[in-house]
Amino acid sequence: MNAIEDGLLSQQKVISLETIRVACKNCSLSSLCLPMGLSQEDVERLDDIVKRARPLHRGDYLFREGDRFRSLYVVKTGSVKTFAPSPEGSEQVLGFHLPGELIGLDAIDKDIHACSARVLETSAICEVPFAHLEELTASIPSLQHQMYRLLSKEISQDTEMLLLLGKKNAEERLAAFLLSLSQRLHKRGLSPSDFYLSMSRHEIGNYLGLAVETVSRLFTRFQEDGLMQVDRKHIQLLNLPALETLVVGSDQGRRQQQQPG
Amino acid sequence: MNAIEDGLLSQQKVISLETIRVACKNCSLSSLCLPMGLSQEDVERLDDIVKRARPLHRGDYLFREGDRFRSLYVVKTGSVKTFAPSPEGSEQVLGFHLPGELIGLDAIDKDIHACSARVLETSAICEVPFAHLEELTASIPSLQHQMYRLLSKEISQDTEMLLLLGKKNAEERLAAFLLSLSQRLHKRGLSPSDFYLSMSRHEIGNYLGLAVETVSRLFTRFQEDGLMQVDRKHIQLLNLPALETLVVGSDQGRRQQQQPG
DNA sequence: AATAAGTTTTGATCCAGATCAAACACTCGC
DNA sequence: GCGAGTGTTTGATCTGGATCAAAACTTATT
Repeated sequence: MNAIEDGLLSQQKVISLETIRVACKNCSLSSLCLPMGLSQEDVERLDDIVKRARPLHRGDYLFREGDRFRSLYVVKTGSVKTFAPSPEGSEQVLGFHLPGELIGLDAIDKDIHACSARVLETSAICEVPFAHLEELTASIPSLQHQMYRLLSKEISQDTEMLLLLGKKNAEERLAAFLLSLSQRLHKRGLSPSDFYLSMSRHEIGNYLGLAVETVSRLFTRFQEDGLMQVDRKHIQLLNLPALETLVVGSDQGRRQQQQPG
Repeated sequence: MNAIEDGLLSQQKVISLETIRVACKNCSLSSLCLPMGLSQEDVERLDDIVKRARPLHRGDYLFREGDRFRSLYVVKTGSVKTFAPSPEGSEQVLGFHLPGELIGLDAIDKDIHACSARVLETSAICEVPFAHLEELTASIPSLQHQMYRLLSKEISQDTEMLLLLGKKNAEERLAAFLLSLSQRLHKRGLSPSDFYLSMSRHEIGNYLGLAVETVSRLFTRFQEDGLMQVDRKHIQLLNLPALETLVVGSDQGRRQQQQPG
């Protein structure tokens, strides 16, 4: 039994129905999540299949690599990292997931999770059994469309990440990472320039294909350059436009890709 | 008007209906493509919405970055590369697409193509108008499921690529690239160990995050090591198991990712 | 066949960022 | 408060692969 099932079970014992009834329609994240664009009635149908668990804690797993795929998970509060074991023990961090973001989409194809998902801080997670969701999408066109969009967006994001890892240097990668967090937090109604990191420097480095030391040095340098204020996990972005300029990269120095034909 | 529309129009003028009637049900790729798992009747419904164009030629575009998203494209014969402009002229090759592979899935979300797709060699392409496809999937559950699977598979592949760019060295990347081609060709009934590359060394390097020179040197080295025979674009893989061993990477030397909590 | 333009290979050099090493800060349990 | 463990920073060194340079080869054009 994994952590979320455990959570669900315990919840039924100790928390009253009123308390757990946090319906999709009242959720501040609905515009980022599956209910996006659905009618009141359809949101209620969706609501019926969503399971909600009591908070999970740092280190708890939503699922592990190799687990049978059953559900998608949506972060309601907190944050989650997904990571794939590369052979021989080391791992690749694949993403950090903030409230409103869907986890597990990559497992639909093979019906097995190819990566693991762990909670980075105390978090509330919604579980959406995929078989139910799939049935529902067939009868709610706008939900089907939203599913296609969410899957497609995941591909776009991975694509952007490929560009980052394939073409950008350390400085550009870290700036892009900070801006991505900033923008995503902003969409959720939080400050785009003042936030706490829930992941370690090591995890950031792993995600960005950099050594911890490089990440640490860059934080120091960005701070010296007045781009940000760093106090342990507490980040304040002081110059968003400058960070944006960094991300695009000067690029002129790089070799061009010629066109065939 | 883009190349494929041009192709379709001309085709209607110069090619007889018999000739162009290459139905999905007779397509050798159906097991890799959308018809996978569909009943005879459903394949015919799918077939009705698929447009087929006369062959496109090297350098022709399926779509360009910024184009409105209308259709998905499936490679029937030949090969296609997709690439995104990184700012200031240079580009990132995002993928090489072989027969049976779907192109354009990343554009569903924003309704705009964020990358361009160009044909690498004379190729036949099927065009699937997405609005029609989406309608069809709502009434054919197994087609909907197949769409989810295809989208999910794309995510898995991107994920694998992230691992490649984030954790693997040059040698491991090229070995992985060669094996990927080998396996995909094999699935299509072609030789897994004897094939022609339709892309340049430059494009391979760009895709793998390596300089052309590095790719060239590695080809030379792999040949010296008896792993493969290279004659310009003609590749013969002489020792697939050894290549597989290379891909996994010795890995022991690398730093481990510690677990939180 | 000569010319031009791209593509691939080979050699020499350089450097961003990895790795190694060590001190330092924070957290948690006792 | 103390000590152990973990996470972060800083400094010194090393290296894989990029970059620079140029020759060798392919292909297309006239």
